[in-house]
Amino acid sequence: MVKLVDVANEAGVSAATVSRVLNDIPTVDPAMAKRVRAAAKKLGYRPNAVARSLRKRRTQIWQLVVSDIANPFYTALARGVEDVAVANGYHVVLGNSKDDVAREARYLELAQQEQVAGVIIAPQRRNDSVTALLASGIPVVAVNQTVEARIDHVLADSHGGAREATRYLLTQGWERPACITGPTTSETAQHRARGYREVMVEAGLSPVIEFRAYQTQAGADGAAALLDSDTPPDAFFACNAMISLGVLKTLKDRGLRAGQDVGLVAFDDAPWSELTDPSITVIAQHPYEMGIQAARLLLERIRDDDDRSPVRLTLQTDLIERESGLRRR
Amino acid sequence: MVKLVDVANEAGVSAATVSRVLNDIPTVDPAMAKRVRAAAKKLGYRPNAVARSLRKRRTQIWQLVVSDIANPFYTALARGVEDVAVANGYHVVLGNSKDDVAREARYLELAQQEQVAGVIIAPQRRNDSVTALLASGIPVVAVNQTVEARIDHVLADSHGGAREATRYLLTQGWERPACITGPTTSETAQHRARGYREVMVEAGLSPVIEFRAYQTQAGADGAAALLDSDTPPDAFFACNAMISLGVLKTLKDRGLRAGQDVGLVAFDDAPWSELTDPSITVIAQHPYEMGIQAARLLLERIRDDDDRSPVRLTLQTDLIERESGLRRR
DNA sequence: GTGAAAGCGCTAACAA
DNA sequence: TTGTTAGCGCTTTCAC
Repeated sequence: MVKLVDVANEAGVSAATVSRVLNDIPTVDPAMAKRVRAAAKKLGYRPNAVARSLRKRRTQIWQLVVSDIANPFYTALARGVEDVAVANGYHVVLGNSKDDVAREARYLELAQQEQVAGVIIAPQRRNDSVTALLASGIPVVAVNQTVEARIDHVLADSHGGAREATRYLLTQGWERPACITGPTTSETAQHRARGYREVMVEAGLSPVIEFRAYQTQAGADGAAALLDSDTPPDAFFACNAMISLGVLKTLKDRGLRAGQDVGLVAFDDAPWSELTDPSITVIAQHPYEMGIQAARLLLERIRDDDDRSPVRLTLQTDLIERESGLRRR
Repeated sequence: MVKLVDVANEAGVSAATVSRVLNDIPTVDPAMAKRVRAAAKKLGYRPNAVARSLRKRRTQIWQLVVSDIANPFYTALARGVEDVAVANGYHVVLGNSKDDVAREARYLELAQQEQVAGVIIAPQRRNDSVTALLASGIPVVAVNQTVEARIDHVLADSHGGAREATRYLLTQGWERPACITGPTTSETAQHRARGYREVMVEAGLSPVIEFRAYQTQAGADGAAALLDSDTPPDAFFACNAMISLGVLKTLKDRGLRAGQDVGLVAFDDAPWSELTDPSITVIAQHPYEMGIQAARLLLERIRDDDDRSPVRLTLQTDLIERESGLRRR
């Protein structure tokens, strides 16, 4: 393994000078810089990032923690984060907490041990494992869930999106839409349920809400339970992409066709949403964009250690009308 | 920041002893070990992984490089890898090369600079950026693509799966199935095309193959081009999940219904495959399992630096019959 | 503008 | 069984 001092010897300069050249520190003679670069190239020198990190007391790594890597929302988010990270010389460690709070906490502890430059987390729920990180001075950005006042947040307008979805179903003539959402501990689940509830109440209708999990199976179970109830709904508002898959499964099992026998609007514009038959009317969030924004906020925090006051960025959602919400008899 | 030596002072022992305790080295007096742990806990000590890595000349990080994080095959693979990694005290850096060979090479260089403990890569094509890694002594496992004789591989039986898919379409009575696959540079694309071609020739039919990209848009374009040709196919063999989404899109645009007007069998059992209407008949690979296996091979290589000879693991595929391949008129 | 020297926090010889 | 000592490869004062 060729190291910095080898390059120094080859170029006939000191290690300090090589370090300066490689870090683009301007106070170095151009001729010498050239010589050093030539030597580095000749020897095939690769800087040891670990040694550098130890000395600098901070790595070039970001930790991203999400709760479900199978959920296209999070893969899009990850792509946004990674694109900004790579463009700025950072790289991204992806942690999948699998809806497990303990595992999430483990990743945060790890972030601290690995001295990562920053953390972007989409937490399951409000929780304080983030606080320890803050105490250690590692910048954090939270996505989709309020964590604490001192940090930056990137959120989607869950409440507004839910209102729009529910209003749309009612406008289409559905009379008893039900809502299937995530766990009560999740802020987005609560906000989406609230938006739905408000619109129902405003219309003089009784809200029916299933708090389950943001998972396919939970969606399937929730839809089945609702359909088996005394007053089954005639439409569904599925509060994320995984739940909507589950609802589709139950509908299929029972020979019901969305956009005809029942109505369906889902949160999240998944890759398959426009390609299923019927295609799915969705409230599109913009996870890639959210990833970009979260990454930018993190970059700012890392660079300017100035303590600008925390930011709360809320991105709008968009209704994309397709077939599943229509009512054709 | 509390460090190892602080714990040592608190416990009244040397740094070396603390290190031994924390690394579970058995040759240490239990009473002393207990004292050390108590001190560590009291001070809230968090080991500095960077310093440890520098000293040990290897980190606890694995680098996973895939070509498309939006493809559910790779997210399932990642979950398999991550589960094994976490269970063994490693963590996983996920790199998304986005079908860009240069970006792939960047990740490998990074892996070297970061001194990762090992690399699992699903390379775009045969290429030699892996060789540099090997030279630096970092163990590598390749998935889905042969790279070079000296490393371990985990593969799916693309050829067998493709034969089965094609035979199935013919058995259903489709007469002119066409194949849409990935780029010619991709080994899986070639193997799947070959399996298809063989079965067609054996049946006395003319194979029609579109080599495109493993992307939704490519699948849509390929299907459109085929349908616009002089002798349009009456069925499609889509060689991965993304392509099959694209084929569905084109069919939908043209008002064709799979399982009725045209036949469709796809590689990859995606989350939506059984939930679309019609549901999609697929050749299931087992990406989660492949991730597990790749991770196990990597573990072996990391632990036993013994040079066991390279392994080629080929996992079987399974036909899952659903609706899209049926022929009902 | 450049070099010498110290040290980031930890582990691993070696000695006791 | 425990402590002492010497680095891992790099960056960064501090002199010159």
